[in-house]
Amino acid sequence: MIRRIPLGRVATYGDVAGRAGLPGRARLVGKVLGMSPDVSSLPWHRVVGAGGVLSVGRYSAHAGQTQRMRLEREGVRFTRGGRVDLARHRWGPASARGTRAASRAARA
DNA sequence: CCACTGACGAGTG
DNA sequence: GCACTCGCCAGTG
Repeated sequence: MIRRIPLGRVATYGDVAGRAGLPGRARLVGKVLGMSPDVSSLPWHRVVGAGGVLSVGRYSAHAGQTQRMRLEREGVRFTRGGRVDLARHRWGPASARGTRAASRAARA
């Protein structure tokens, strides 16, 4: 599922779990990522915590910087608090910008 | 079996 | 925003 996240878009741990058919198991996603021996083969930086938080810091302070750097390079916007602007970049229904429906969905 | 631990999430004060 | 609590569940000792 993580490999399917488009460039410039992000998904929360919960989103990934849900799309993988395991709703409510966000923790498992993080756990698997942390244990995966070959994480370099997938866009792990596009996976963020609920609300757009970059929770990778706990795993590795260095990884936290790498994640933000890669996301910014893909054109992802951040809020003042250093969180991803999910309204614009979240992978899903609310990610289709420009339409009224999308704006409404983004607010909801 | 029990206790503890997470790259988590939602709710409350 | 911060500090907690509770729910979650596979893995570990």
